[in-house]
Amino acid sequence: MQLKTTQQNSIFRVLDTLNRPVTPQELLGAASIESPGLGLATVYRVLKKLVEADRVQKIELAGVPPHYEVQSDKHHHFFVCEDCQRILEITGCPGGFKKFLPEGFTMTSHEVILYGMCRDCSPLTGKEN
Amino acid sequence: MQLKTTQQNSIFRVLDTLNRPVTPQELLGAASIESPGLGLATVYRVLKKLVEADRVQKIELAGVPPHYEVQSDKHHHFFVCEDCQRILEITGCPGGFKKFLPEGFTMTSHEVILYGMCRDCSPLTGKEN
DNA sequence: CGATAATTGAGAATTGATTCTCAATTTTTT
DNA sequence: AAAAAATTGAGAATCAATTCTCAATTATCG
Repeated sequence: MQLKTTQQNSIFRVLDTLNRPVTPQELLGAASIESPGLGLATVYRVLKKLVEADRVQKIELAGVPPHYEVQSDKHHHFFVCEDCQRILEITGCPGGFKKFLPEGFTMTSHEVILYGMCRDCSPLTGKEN
Repeated sequence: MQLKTTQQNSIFRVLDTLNRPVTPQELLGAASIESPGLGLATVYRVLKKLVEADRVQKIELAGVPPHYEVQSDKHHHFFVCEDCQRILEITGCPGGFKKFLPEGFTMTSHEVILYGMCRDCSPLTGKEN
């Protein structure tokens, strides 16, 4: 997929700049600065094509609405802040999950999600302290 | 929460007997055998109360609709069959996830989800072979 | 037993995420 | 520049999960 219009470019550029999983609404807000009047439908339209082209990944985790982020080539997992609901990509993985599979099962992939408080929301390290 | 009626008891008993995460629809089907005429609204009503009472856990995993299962006291994770979409509880966990947290972050819990094919759906071990 | 309260089933309504519709605008082609 | 094609924004529509409404049924209490 080639990005042609101003809107399409804004959407991808902002997503790439933010460099973290964001909701379509968040993306609309951020990209609207560059492209005033941008509509949510367009954000969804572009995201859909980017996901189909494997340039963007849709991330669905329990407890938070779907997020989207630019495809990352390295294996990674996620951290979800239970306070601000932000999602952060985590690098590093213990691996060795196959040994937990029952007999006869095959594994094609795995996901690890850490829940807690991010730096900004943690009481002792937050911006307010 | 105390289970009073026939319907409430059927719902909980069936959920307890199945002993795996099931969708409200699946549960309706299974509990309808014991309680003919059972309605989906009742299934949701009872599930909601059971979840509030911590006797049932709502399980939300990417790619599959929400499932419910009787609360298990031991730490566990899940396996999702990409073919039949069934969810299975997995015991065992590598642990040691805190070392992957960025500085200043705190972790309260974690989730591990394995994706693949269950025994029945794996080509070499399935029922059809 | 008769009144009141609780529960139920069916279908309508709601909710949040996403897609569709369509007229207006912009771009591309010629 | 004129015609055809593509894109856009706004709001309606859809979709799946869940909740609500309400009349009917069932249980509880004095």
